[in-house]
Amino acid sequence: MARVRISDVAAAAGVSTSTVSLVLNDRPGSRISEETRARVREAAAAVGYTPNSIARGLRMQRTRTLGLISDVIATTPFAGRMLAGAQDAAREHGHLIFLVNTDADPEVERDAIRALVDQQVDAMIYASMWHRVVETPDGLPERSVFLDCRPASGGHPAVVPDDLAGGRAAVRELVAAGHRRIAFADAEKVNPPVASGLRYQAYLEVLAEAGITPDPAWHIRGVDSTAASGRAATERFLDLPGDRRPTAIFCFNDRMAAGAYVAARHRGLEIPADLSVVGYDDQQLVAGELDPPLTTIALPHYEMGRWATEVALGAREPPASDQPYLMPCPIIRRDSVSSPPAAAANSSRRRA
Amino acid sequence: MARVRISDVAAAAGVSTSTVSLVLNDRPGSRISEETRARVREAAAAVGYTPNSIARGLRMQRTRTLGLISDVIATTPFAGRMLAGAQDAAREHGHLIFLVNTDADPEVERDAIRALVDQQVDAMIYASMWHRVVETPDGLPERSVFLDCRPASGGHPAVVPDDLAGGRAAVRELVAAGHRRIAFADAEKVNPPVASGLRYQAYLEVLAEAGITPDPAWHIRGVDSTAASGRAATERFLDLPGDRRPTAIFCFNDRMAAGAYVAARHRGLEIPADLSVVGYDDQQLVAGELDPPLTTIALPHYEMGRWATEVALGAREPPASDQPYLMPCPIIRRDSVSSPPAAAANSSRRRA
DNA sequence: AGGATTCGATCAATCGATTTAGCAGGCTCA
DNA sequence: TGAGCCTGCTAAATCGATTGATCGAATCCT
Repeated sequence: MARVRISDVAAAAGVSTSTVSLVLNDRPGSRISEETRARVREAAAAVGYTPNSIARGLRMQRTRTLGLISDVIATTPFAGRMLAGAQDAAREHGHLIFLVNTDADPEVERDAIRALVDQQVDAMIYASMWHRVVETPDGLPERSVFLDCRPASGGHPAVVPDDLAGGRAAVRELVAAGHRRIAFADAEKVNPPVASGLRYQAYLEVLAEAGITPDPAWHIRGVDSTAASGRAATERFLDLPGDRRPTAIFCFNDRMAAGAYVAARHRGLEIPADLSVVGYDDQQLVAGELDPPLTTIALPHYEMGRWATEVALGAREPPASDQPYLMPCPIIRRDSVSSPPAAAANSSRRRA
Repeated sequence: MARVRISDVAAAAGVSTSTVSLVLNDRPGSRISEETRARVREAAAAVGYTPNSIARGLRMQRTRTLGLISDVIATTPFAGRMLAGAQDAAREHGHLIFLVNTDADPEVERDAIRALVDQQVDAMIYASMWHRVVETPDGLPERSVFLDCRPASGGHPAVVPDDLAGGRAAVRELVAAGHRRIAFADAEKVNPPVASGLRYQAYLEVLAEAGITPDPAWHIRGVDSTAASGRAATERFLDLPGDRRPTAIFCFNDRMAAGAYVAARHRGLEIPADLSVVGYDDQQLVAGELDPPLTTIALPHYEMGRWATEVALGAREPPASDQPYLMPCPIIRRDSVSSPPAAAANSSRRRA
């Protein structure tokens, strides 16, 4: 039951191991007769030979192996899509992926990087579960790509979601439906504020381009970004006097949108008839199974995973600028947006 | 910038590579003076030496590497916990994990197994995203463990959730709250019916032990196991005449329970006052963010991932019986269960 | 004093592949 | 006919570690 080695093939074909290697790897420029080639290939197939990747890795100094190191990515529902993208790209290029989860523990991270470097991975992908700025960890090899995070000091290719464009799409969807009083249920403040900051910026931009003066009461930060926070923010929005009360809410993410649903329902408000809602993330189990299904902006995790892997493998050129590549976030239209209630539309028009 | 090799350490310490290896690996029985040991260790630290795992793997025939092969696990929200368990166990034992996702494609699976075997993984974990029976794939090495699935023909250790005990706990929770008319919103039929079959069996057992004769109308299978199916089933339950209408529903999973919530709400029913609901899976983003939070049975993914990895690494003995190890599923009590409405309790008592 | 031990460290083989230099034999051509 | 050139294949070095065999010097024992 021992593994078949190249020498077994050589013996079976009556040639040297050199010949077997030359033939099986189809090395151009090697002068082996067609007859011998056939014999070697038959022998290899007969004994069921597959090369030992470890031995080959040692000799070639290339392991066809990738390290994917992440904070808590693998334990979040997004992670799957990111990993799937990375996996698919890796498989297409004949690579295998080492997955390591550090749980954001710096010591675990350090050990993991070292272990992966010792494994001679051809490249490394440093992934985050949410779009943020990270310090480049020590020991990260030259061939590293940042996934869903931007290295504070640059120097490595990186890919992040285009939160600015995505945020614009979300708010424009509401403006296009006729809303004028649009709130933003924002997440907690983090530093530096990447996703949140960009989505807020997008919110302000689109309001400005629609000629709407934002009411400061329309922007509330949660203590976190859970449904509870979304609910709390929405309750405060709905407490606003009639002519300032939003007819639509852009939520930092789908979970907060789920909270907005709860708050609306508790007031007897129908979505979207009485209140339109747009989320962000397209978190399947939240957005898709809400009632009514939530219109949201998808985070392109699969595409980012793929991009990072292809760049890591040298199959795709990163942008020359040293700026992160911005992956588009498509809007997913479901049933949580409609035109504002007539009364609100009137009152808004009155105000304008 | 080239990697530091053992020979660099040897040169720096003025000894042979053998000595370095002996010292750094602390091989018992090797006779190296304490003075030389110190010199070697200093030299190693000074030049920043870490052994090349590939070279060591080739020589030792042990790579401290594990293959984790799964169908669609990495793209489901459970996956994270399973991976986290596997990761943690692997890290504790100094191992790295190759993660491969086959998307249930047999060809991809075959290639993946071969690639992992070629990488000389020390052991393999074959994981499924849901508890089911699988054929043992060709080429799987001796040292393989099945995770969240049972091999049809045995021969390998396996770990699955104890769906029978979990199902009993769920239904007993409802019985203990005083319910007598308890429905089971089941998933679609699959063959062989593992999770669904066991949970249904548990349902029947607990009803029997409570002296309740199950009404056949209380068991409905969905076309799948989504919220839509849960909603459809619940609507049919609620259409039952008053004295046969369930006061509590055990749902195959949390998504179906989310559907039950929607159906109840559309009838103006309060949960849990008018209808108690228990789910299964403890899918965080569903169960935890429903309103009211859902009482459910947790699937022990983390623990199973850990168990499988520890067995794969030989750090834990699998059961001698060749039967899958049954991992307990704890009940997570939240707010979706209360005693039945007074009227229903009366009518039920009348029937009894 | 001289053979046997012990001590401390090294030599060289090994893991399983890839790759370069080179060897033997046949052919060409002046 | 013999130098030069192909053709077809192989020997041996190499990647970077581990490890059983071995070796010189010091020590022990009678």
